Amino acid sequence: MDILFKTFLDHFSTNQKLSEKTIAEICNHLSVLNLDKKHILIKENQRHDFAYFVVKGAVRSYYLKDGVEVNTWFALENDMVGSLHNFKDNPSRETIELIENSTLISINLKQVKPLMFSNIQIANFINAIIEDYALFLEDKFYFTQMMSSIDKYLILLDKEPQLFQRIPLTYIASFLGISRETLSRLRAK
Amino acid sequence: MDILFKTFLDHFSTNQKLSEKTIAEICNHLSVLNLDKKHILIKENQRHDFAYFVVKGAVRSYYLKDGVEVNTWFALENDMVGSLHNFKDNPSRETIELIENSTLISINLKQVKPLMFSNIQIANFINAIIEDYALFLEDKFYFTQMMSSIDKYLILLDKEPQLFQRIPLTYIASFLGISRETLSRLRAK
DNA sequence: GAAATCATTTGACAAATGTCACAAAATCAT
DNA sequence: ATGATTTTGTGACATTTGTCAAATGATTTC
Repeated sequence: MDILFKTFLDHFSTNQKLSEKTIAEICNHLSVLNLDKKHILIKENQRHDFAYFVVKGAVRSYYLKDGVEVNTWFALENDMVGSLHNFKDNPSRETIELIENSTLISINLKQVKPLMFSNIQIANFINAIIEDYALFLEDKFYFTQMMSSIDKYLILLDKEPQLFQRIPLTYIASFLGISRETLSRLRAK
Repeated sequence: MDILFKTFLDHFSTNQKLSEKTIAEICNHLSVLNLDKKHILIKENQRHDFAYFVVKGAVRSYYLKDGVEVNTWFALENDMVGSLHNFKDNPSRETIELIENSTLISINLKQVKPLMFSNIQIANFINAIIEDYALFLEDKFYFTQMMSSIDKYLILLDKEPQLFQRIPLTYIASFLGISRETLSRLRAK
């Protein structure tokens, strides 16, 4: 087994110990990828069979609104990247693009998903990923909906300081739902 | 089995057929409740062992921000109500309150959750609920983050017209993240 | 059914944010 | 290194939205 797979498996199996057999079953459908900045992992409106786990690097997801890119999130080390719509066999709503040269683990959803119905450990493993994603979305919603711009900025700066080192402010402003000029002015304090 | 349980079970088992044994195992932990308007199902910052399925009625969830209620969503017939934080054994972030006299099915999470690790159908049943919730949250996020106030109003009116019949505009404005005066003005067109 | 409470609408004004234009700074590619 | 491109910052002004106050309309309660 590739040593990088272990990080991924451990990250989402905190509730249960996976058997050797389960580990082998999952690893059959994983690969390690090294890809360059600007590579597009998933395209808006397309079906796609893979999800990804970021071993090293930075990724953003965005979609187009009236021709303008609207960023929806950034993934760094140990984050999952993918589209739940893809998981449910629907076209992705977002485009997912590398911001840095990155090392990723790809997960073949088409092959792994059916195993949920035959291997209970895999069912719970996938469950943990989706639960995690749902909690993340809840946070993102509260954060987005319920804060003033300045609070959003300060909280993001506090919780995800690495983003400000590695992600252009234009993208961050777009994620925060404010213009880059407004973000620039908030920072001038 | 109570006939109302069937609606609930069918709603989240579209991917698989549940065995008689599984159905019995789940139903052991369900009850039907009839509760009055203003009844509080779940309190902010408290741990709580139940989730609910709305058979008939209307429910809202909200939390307090600087002493002001901020509404986060409304559930009507066939919606699930609960807190993923409770499912993960953490205190709820929201208060959940009935807006109408309602009929609910309660699900005892403390009893059902462990079954995920022994019954694969239950694992996938719960998975379907959480997937569904995550897709709902994704929608809510796009909707909230990426639209102008007027678009949000128009889309909500289009997608959930029943809300405007049954939920006070004050609550809807708060959910949309705008003041009730602004909502009132948007509607005046 | 009258009184009390709650929900909605409207006006006037202030504050926050967006937009457009351009300049400065940083980064990239050759 | 240097020129080109991308990213960030700042000013002036328009637009949107929030806030406060008051009036009207609807619903609940006794």
